[in-house]
Amino acid sequence: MANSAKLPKEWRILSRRLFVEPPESVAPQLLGKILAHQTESGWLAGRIVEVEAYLGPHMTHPPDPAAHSFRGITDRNRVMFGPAGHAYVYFIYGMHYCVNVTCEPEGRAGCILIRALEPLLGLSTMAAHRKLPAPVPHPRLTAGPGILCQALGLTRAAHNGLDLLDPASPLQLREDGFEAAPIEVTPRIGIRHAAHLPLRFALSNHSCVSHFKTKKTTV
DNA sequence: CTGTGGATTTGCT
DNA sequence: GCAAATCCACAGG
Repeated sequence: MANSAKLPKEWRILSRRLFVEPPESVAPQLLGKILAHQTESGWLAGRIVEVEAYLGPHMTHPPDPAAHSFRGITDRNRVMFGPAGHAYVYFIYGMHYCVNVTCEPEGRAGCILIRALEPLLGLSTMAAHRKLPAPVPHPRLTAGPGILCQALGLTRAAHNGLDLLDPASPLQLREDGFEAAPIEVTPRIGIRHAAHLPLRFALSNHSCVSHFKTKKTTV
C-alpha cells in the first residue's frame, strides 16, 4: 500500500517530437526525465541520470558498429526501426534485460539506452524485485542498465515495443521540471566497437550513476 | 581493493 | 562456435 495508484499530476508525458530526432541529440534531453512502470503493487518510478546513444545504420559519419541495428533489422531489434518513443527491451548475457527508447522517424533506427536511475517511487517493491532486504542504498537499486530493469520489473516479453508516450501505457516517460545540469559526456561503457565516440551522457557527480569499466577497444 | 568465472539469449561466422 | 550495450559471488592480497 506504500505505492501510488496514480502518478503525481504534475508529471507530464513527454512530447513525441522530442524523439523524432537523432539519438545523440535526444540523449542529453532524457537526463532528468522520469521512467515510470505501473505494476500490481503500484507505480515504480525513477529519474534518468545516465544514458547512452546508439546510432542507426543510416548514420555513416561516423558509423556505429556497436549498435544492435548496425547490420539491419532482426527479430530482436525490429522495434528500433518503428516509430519513435517506444521501448526497445533486449536480453543480454543470458541474464539481464536492458531498456532503450527508440528515436528517429519510422523506418530509421536509433535508440537511447537507459543506464541508471535515481529511485523516486516504489523503493520497497524495487528492493523486493532485486531480492535485497530493504532499505537498499539507491545505487544498489538502479545504478546499472541490467539492475534497473530488474528493479522496475521490465522484461522483453512484457515490455518490448510499448509506447512510452501514451498516458494509458504501463510504461511511460514523464517530466516534472527537474533541471538536468551539469551534464558530463564520455565514451560509452562495455563496448568494443566505436568505443571512442562521446555518446554517454550523465548527470555529473550523481550518486546513482553506474560504476563502469571500459573495455579493450578494437576500433 | 583487484581479478575471474558463471548465468545461458541472440545473431553473426 | 563465440562474442556481447551485465552483474554478482567469491578468491586472494
